[in-house]
Amino acid sequence: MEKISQVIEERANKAKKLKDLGVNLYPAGCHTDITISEAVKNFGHMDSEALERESKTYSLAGRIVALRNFGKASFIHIQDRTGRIQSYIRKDKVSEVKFETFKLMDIGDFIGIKGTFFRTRTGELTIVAEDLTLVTKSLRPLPEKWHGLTDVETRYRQRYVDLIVNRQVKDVFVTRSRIIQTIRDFFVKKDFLEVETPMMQPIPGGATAKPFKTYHNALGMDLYLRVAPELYLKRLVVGGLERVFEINRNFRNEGISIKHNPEFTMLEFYMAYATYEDLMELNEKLFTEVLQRVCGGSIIEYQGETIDFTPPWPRITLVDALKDMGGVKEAVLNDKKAAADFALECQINLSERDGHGQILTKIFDHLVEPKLMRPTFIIGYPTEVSPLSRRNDENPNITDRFELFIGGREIANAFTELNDPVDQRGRFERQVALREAGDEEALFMDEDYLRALEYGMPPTAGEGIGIDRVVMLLTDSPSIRDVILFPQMRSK
RNA sequence: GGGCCGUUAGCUCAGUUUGGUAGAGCAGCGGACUUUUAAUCCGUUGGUCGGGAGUUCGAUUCUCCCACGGCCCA
Repeated sequence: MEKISQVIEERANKAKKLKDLGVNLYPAGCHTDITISEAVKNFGHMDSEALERESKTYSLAGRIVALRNFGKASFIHIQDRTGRIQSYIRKDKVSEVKFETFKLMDIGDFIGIKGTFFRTRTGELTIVAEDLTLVTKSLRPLPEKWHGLTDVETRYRQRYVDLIVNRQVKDVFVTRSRIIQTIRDFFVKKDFLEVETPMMQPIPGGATAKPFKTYHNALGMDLYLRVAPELYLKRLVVGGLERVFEINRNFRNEGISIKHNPEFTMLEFYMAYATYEDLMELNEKLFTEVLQRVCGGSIIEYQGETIDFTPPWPRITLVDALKDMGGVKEAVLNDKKAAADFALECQINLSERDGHGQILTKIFDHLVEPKLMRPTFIIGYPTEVSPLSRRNDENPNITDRFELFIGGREIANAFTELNDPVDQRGRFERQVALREAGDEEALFMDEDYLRALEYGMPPTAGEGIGIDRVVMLLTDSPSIRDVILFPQMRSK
């Protein structure tokens, strides 16, 4: 139990006084007939005379966020989901009893105001109260008005306070919602079906990542929180749902960083008869539409960098990117030993199990990824690191796969799906061997998925897009925690 | 996991270098004030200085351990 501070105690006293006056601290509901932004929209343009002629009374409600007392009158600002407006409370307008009630209200309380609009001397649209009601009593003080709440730990742990006092925070989450809505509309318009597949999976699959494990008592079995929905969505393509998408959470039991939260939101979609090349084009269209609707253009500022999304976006092979942008020598590309030596020089952590392809992608992540500011497709990923992707027809050592990088970060991963069940079995077997050798991120054998492929999956291209990272880009947020309402924190 | 930094009043921060148990602004409380908007003016309360141990006559300050957070690295 935390100790009661003086300020909180004072609020409890006021609550008691209000109660003694017969005021309900938590009445049910509150009648309103206008939101604050509607009021501003309807009356904000009128001059004093026009407002006087209007003379109709309106009821609105919100949280008191500023309070200036004058003995027998008060100015307050109240805030609802749509905006902020000033209200003028006069003792001679609201009756002695109501004014006494009002005197016991604090910043943070919810209040209902009934009154008419006018303009103050300084020209601010203000509702003068004819009647007022306490709508909810707040028992804790809000952070102060100058600096607000800046302590990041409190902002994440008590997001409700952050949202009350930091306007930009709310804007970020409004933008987040709009981005997701735009994406959803985009796919629905293209005849994709939105689906929900298991979050609890007996065999976690679809990504090389360490899963969370849990246990189902009634079934008496282990279950894993999904690291990706991929294998279930592709089963749906087998079933004839040729265009599907899912926007939902994935869970990965890994470290927390500026770009990793253990649960994060992923869009995955699958499109029968398409190839990864079709998806590159589709990405350009999708982002163009999202940017248009959310930012009103195709250029954004991210952490001081200007990023231009105007298509077409460069398509560069992993090998070329390593050579041209990473300054990697030919020998590293052709020889595993040289690659390993070079990686060590760069202080990259290698595992004994890493093959040449794995080492090259690690070098890429280290040297090239941070440089890819404008949207760029990297293609030609080694088959070794792409256990679910279709092999390239010309070169079976690479796959028909791309990753999309924007702002120096991986944003999406896409490929033409491997629909050959025999090849897929071989890839699973290699993953199982890696797992047995100690790789906790390697895929599990999934016999049911193989059976589904044996029934036949049409040629399909699929992709996953990290929604949180997209939101970070479009809201200029430096940390993933700024775009997740309740980021994971260690319990105190 | 490693390195660096941080944790002081409800909030935002000083103070700690050179040890003598703390200050400001806002908020709160009391008073004045019926067009203010960072309202103003007068007065005033409020702190186990993140937790624990050590050194010391004495620790918010120095040392060590722990917790939580931030940034960087892995």
